[in-house]
This record gives sequence, C-alpha cells and structure tokens, in this order.
Amino acid sequence: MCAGLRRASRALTQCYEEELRPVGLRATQFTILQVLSLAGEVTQGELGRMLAMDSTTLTRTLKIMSRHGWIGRRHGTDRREWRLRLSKAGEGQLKRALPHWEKAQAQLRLQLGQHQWDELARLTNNVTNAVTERGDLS
Amino acid sequence: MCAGLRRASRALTQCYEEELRPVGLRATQFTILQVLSLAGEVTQGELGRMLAMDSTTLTRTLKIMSRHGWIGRRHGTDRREWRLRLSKAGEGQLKRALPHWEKAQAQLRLQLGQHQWDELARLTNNVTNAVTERGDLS
DNA sequence: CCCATATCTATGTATATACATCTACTACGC
DNA sequence: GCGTAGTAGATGTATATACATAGATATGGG
Repeated sequence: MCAGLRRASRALTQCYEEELRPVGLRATQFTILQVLSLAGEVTQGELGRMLAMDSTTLTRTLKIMSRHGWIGRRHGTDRREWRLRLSKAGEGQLKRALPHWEKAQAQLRLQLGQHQWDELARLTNNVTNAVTERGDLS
Repeated sequence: MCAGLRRASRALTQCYEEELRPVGLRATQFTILQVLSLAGEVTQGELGRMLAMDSTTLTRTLKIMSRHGWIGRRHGTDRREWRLRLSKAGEGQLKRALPHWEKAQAQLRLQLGQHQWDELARLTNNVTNAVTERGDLS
C-alpha cells in the first residue's frame, strides 16, 4: 500500500508540476502558498501539522520561499516561534499559479470521474487522520 | 488533490519507515527489493516505469543499494543497459524486512478497515495508470 | 560502412523530506 | 527567582526525487 500510494504520489506530482513549471513553483511550494492564503497567520509548527510534514523540513522550504519574497514572518509573543503569512508577492504568485494548478486538477478529475475523485479525496484524508491520530487540523 | 495525496504519502511513509528503521531500510529501498524479488531481472528503465519513478533517480538509489551489496548487475546484449537482480544479501535483507513491513501494513489495514483498504489500493492504481497512460506494467 | 537519430544510464543541480541533535526560549514547581 | 523539563525552530546529515544535459551505444537509411 505504501508503495502504491507513493507511486501515485510521484506520478500525480509530475502532472501538477509540469503545469506549474512556467510559474516557477513546485507542488510543495504551491501548497504552502494556498494553505497560508486560507489559514492566515500560522507558526511553522502549525503549518507542519496541517501538512503532516516535519517542521524542520519546513525550515528549508520556507527559506527558499522567503528568498523569493513570498512569505512574511514576524515574531509572536513566544519569541521562539515565527508567525508566517503570505506576502503581497506571495499572493501574486499564488494568483498566477492558480489557473495552472486548476488545469491539472480539472484534467485529473476528468480522467478519474467525479465519483473516484471524491472517494480518493475522502480516503487520503482518512489515511492521514488515521496515522496521525489527531482532531483533523486541516 | 495533489496536496492531499502527498500529505497521505508523507504520513504513511513515516509509519512504514518507523517499522523498517531497525532493519536499516527506507521505504523506497524496500519497495525495490520487493519488486526485484517478484520481477526477476529487469533493466533500470523498466524498474523506473514499474515504479513511476524517473530512471535517473534510480541511478542514485541503486548506487546506495549496491554499496550495501543488495543488488546484482550485469550487462545485457545492449551494453548501454544493466540487468538488475537481487543478490543473496538482498534476498536476506528483504526477508528480514518483510515482517516489519507487514506489521505496519496490518496495522494500517486494521485502522482503515478492509473495504477502505481495497478501495484505496484500487484508486491509487487508477491514478497511476491514468496519468502515465500505459498498459499497466506493474 | 557511415551518419543521423533515438535510447540507456550517468552527472550536475535544485528541491523535498526526515531524524538526531543543538540552541534559545517558555513554563512550571518550589 | 531558580532550576528543570518541555517546546520552537535551526543545523548536520542522509536519502528521495526530478529535470536538463552529457556520454555511450544501438538502429535504421543511404
């Protein structure tokens, strides 16, 4: 199952990234922009939990995205943590990328059909929740 | 969808790799051992197509696995390509790893239930086939 | 046989990813 | 206040991953 899921993940990621390439975004980066756009200001740790991603992984990814000026950060009252948000440039980048992402999304939905699409969304969510056993933060 | 699938993939991979850690295998490496065990002798390119993985990615992964002595390789008639197979050590490593892998697998199946398990297997296969549009090599 | 073209693997480069460990800071008990 | 335990993010290290490109080899047409 792990192998099958990882294989699907690789295959699917290539579709989405092919569409995003003209915009200069990777799948992970797009996802972070989108999450920040929806969630507003979050800490690195919160973001990691939402994405089921180790927060130290985010240190590097956010560094790259900061280099491009897509991320704004300021200290909270707890001075260990950063409060992250989309910058203006980040919003612009997300806006440019969205139609490309949606195009890949639409094509996949067409190929799978609405029913399998919905099922897959439900199941991947269940897997994530099952193995992270939490109160569904996403 | 891409984000959800990747998230599930990360989360699930951590479960399996936690079990495999005592054996010193990563998920990708275990998968390659298993595929070689089932498929016999294959070329790097064939392996890549089976795993929906870029064959240049395999150059590095196979190098690591060769270092451990798990992979045997010999030239075919086409001298550009390698014919890859499990070595004795590779078989031993796979045998050691299998119960750990199965343990993670069994726990997940229990958490999801047989029905969702089967559905997920079916859907991830469909996704892979849909986006690689091929005659199902796996 | 020779050349153009295609194919297989290798290499350079960049990002993604996690774990172990480190440092700075918080929070709690006394 | 002070010390200890815990938490947030940073860093070292290793692997995973893909794309662009290069080098070697095969293949088919003259």
